[in-house]
Amino acid sequence: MVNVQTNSAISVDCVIFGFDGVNLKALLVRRRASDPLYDDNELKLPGAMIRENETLPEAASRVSEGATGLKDLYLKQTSIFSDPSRVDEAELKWICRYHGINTDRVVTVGYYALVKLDQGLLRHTLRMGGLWVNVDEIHGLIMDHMDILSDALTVLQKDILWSPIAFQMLPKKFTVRQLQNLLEAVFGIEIDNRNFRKKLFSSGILLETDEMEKHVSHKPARLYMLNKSAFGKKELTKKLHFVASWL
Amino acid sequence: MVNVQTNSAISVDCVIFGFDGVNLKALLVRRRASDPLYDDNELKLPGAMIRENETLPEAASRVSEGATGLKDLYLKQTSIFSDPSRVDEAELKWICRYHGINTDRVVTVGYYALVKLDQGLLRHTLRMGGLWVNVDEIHGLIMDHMDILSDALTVLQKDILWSPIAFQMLPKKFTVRQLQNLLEAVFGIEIDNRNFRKKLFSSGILLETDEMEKHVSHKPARLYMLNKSAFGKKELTKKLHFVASWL
DNA sequence: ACAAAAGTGTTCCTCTTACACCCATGA
DNA sequence: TCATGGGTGTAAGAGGAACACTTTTGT
Repeated sequence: MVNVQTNSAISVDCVIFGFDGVNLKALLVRRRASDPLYDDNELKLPGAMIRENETLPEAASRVSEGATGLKDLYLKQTSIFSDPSRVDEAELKWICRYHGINTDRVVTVGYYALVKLDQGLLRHTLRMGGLWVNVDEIHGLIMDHMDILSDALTVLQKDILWSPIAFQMLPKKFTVRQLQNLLEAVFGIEIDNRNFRKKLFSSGILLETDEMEKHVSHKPARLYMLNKSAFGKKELTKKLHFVASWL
Repeated sequence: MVNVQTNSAISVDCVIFGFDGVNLKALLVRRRASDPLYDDNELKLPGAMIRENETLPEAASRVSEGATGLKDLYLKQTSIFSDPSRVDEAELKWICRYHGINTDRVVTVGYYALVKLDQGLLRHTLRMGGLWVNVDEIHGLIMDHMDILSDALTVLQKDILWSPIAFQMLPKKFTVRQLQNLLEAVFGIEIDNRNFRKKLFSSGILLETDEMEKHVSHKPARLYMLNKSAFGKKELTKKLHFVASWL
């Protein structure tokens, strides 16, 4: 009988994506040292150990709610990071001491959450010591948190093509340009504004409001809302007929 | 300090997909009872507990190699199944006894593997007591293995659109019809043969061989091979310009 | 000869792409 | 009045969709 690993701790780490109208950002927190060995300035993703009788989605909700103060965030599991050496001995000691636990191994599960980056949220995260950093400017996170982050971005890019989750990062009423900027930021591409509008309006997923932007020093843009009812699977099947982007 | 769960066991379960030229199949194994309480006929996905100092991909390789006798399979992680009640008390006892371990909780990680279903493999899996079952006819697996299976199929459908992994399930030399049947089986759709050929050939991903099918009682089809060099990211970026299928 | 699947072209039409100017507002 | 981003249309071309008959082999 070989040695089966049973004394594992499982954690979740959340990549919380937000959009400020121009850039895609992620929420980072400082490692709370409580330990002279560690630099209080090191940045990490918000995370936690799972508790007894808690599912992973529950743990991820707890973490993202703790970091943002918001309930019912859109949350999606990405990958598991299980390399036995992802946590070195010193880190393991710190984790055990910090959590008051004793374990041989820590496996972590990545999640991403999508939030609307409004003033209230900014204030909350600031109070909590969180930092919203442009995704393409993040570097030097602890352990394998950079891997977890880039994995989350890759998964987000794929997901966003298949469901209207992009709107989770926009205010309830938004301009066409905001949506365009968001997609450009997520994919790192440029989109032709005229063609984008044409496609967008003909798809019927936007509901026009009679409100306009205020206090902008240029022609104010109209605000739109998401038309949730404009989704159907018939279209998906049609799309699938042209099966496979590698063809 | 809350109770942090540390005494977890982590397992992997592999959905091994194969294609027989017509149907998409998955490899199932019988639960090895060694226990009068359990019916030896219950079917499950091949799986195992992770060992000390083993990563999850390593464990998944070990499981899929054990089940198929093949090395270097294409393997992809899908989701984690972490519901504390996914394993009921009786199951937990069985697992502990069967593996000679003691644990409070078993969390499992889903993987899928893609294989070429040839005669050698069929013989091997038959000897091992494995069963290749059409994916749409599978039901009644133990625990949450049905969930793991359908999750794997969903992930496969998305993945297959973004990379040429479909060819992992075809022989080195294959007919156009085989590829078409495979895609039809994976997505559950019908594809127009003439248009499919046009698109396929113009994409340049097939290399023509001078071999033909043998011993078929109709006009023999030409065999083709995959042209690995026909992939580039320039095309992907172009596709992304029409961002989002929900538009 | 017959059954069974392979292989092949054309037309219609939709959707993508590329592109430049006037408009409304705050400063 | 100026700077800034909002908002609009068209033409050319590519690509998708629909569709029926002949060919080759084994039995």
